[in-house]
Amino acid sequence: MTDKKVRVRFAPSPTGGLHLGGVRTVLFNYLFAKKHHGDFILRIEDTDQSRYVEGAEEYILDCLKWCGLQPDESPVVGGPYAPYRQSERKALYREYAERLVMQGHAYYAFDTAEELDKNRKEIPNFQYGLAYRDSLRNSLSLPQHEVDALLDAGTPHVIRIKIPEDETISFHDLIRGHVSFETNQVDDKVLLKADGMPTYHLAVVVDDYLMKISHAFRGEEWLPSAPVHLLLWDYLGWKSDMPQWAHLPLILKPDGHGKLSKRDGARLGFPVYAMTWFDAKTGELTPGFRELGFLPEAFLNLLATLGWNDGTDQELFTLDELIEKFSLERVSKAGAKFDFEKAKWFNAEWIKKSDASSLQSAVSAVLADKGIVVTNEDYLLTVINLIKDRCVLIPDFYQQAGYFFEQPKEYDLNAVKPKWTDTKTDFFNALTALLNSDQAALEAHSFEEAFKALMDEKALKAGDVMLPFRIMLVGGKFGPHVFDIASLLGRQETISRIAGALEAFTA
RNA sequence: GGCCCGUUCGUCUAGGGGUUAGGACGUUAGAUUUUCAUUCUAGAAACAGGGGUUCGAUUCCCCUACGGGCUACCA
Repeated sequence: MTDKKVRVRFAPSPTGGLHLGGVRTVLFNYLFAKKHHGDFILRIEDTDQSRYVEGAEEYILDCLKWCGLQPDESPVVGGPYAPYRQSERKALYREYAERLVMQGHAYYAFDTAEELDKNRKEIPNFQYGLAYRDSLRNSLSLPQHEVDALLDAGTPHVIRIKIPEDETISFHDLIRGHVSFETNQVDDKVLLKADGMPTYHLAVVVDDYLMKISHAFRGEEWLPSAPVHLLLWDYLGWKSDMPQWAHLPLILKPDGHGKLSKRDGARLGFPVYAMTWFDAKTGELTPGFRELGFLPEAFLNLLATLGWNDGTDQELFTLDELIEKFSLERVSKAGAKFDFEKAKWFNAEWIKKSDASSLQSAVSAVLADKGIVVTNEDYLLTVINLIKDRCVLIPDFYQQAGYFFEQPKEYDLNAVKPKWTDTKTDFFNALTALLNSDQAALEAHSFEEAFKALMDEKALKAGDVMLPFRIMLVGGKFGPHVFDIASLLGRQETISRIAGALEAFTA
């Protein structure tokens, strides 16, 4: 079994946006698959039609595409084990459920949802299982002829697994090690719903078997239902083909406690979904990492280090490095609180280490969004190189790069006006004259020298004119070296900005 | 409540029977940058508690506490 081909799957239900915890599960699946030259499969778990959300499946596909984690088999690319949508596999599951009934490992149950709700309310610790199944309406408690009659009459019913008595179910989790459960504590989970759809419990086992899944990774919230799945693998006679399990630690709220939810993002001001999600029903728009200006490389990187490390001090990894270094043994057991500050740091690092050319299209888009159309791509690249060290999120490029393309819309007058003097006006007039006369004046070095010489001549200090000059060109107290900006802007533009600003400063 | 899982700086984590308990984010101070950011240097900051085992536990075991998950005809 160890030489079995590695096949892993990510099996989301299409109910809304893709949570960052989901993306991390995808990532770990993907890394493991690629590291072992295996297959990564996307399977859509849409067995609950009441929760089905239009567009969610497509959205999930788009998220994976954005992240660069493309499945080898999926509903859209197909594959040898199609279909990959459980709703399209519906007919399959009943057969296995009936087989379990036949073998005595499952049974029909006719109780209504209302009856069960009543029991849960009235009986402390009510569980549909060992203690109560005999007093409920099912094929175990009812006489055979009555069951047949009910079935013949088409009475709505579910099929439940019959959890055995007094057994200990244990298994080896790749992350947690030995885990065990007492069957007396496990309830008789529904396997097949009244509408004929399987529940997750049945579907995950049947499909993992049929799709030859070798390793099953999922969030820790699934741990309590693991014994049901183990039993199913056994009862269905597939035990020797059962995948190895790994229950991933959860991603927790940064402040309080509990699983991170999209509500936390709204409350604390950061995204939780990979990409912005629009819920057509509620009209609610939930922001995503992509739209906020995260690079997919940074997003993946920060997700990878949430619960995993390579044992060294390295924190920045490319996807290829992650594939090479990833190992389940180095995944931590404890949940991790999400830290948005660190997330931003990852993005800043990735922007810094990215080539200007790889940032180009994203930056163009941000500028275009603000009405700036870039016509000279080389100029853009130069600008990006000059400023990328001071950008944390992609939209920061607007503030940092905008003034290279258009005159400042407003000036930080508070920084200059109170200390403005006529001598300064003289200085900038003289500077303008100099620029008009000397063609070579804007070669960064010589211009800087000329600027300083002029400064001395007017008995001004750098502190008197450097900042005003910056604000003339940039509008505010930020940006790279002023002389670099001036030389990039060019002589004509610099002259024009000095003139424009001088008016505002002396008004 | 029951069951399951977990617990090293504020956060993500490394480590592991004898260490000055390491790194990163954040934070503080300083240097550089006559802008802002980057960069650099330095600092503060952690083994949940109690019992064992041991010459010696933060590390191994047990208990407690705390945290989290599950407890649906949802995944």
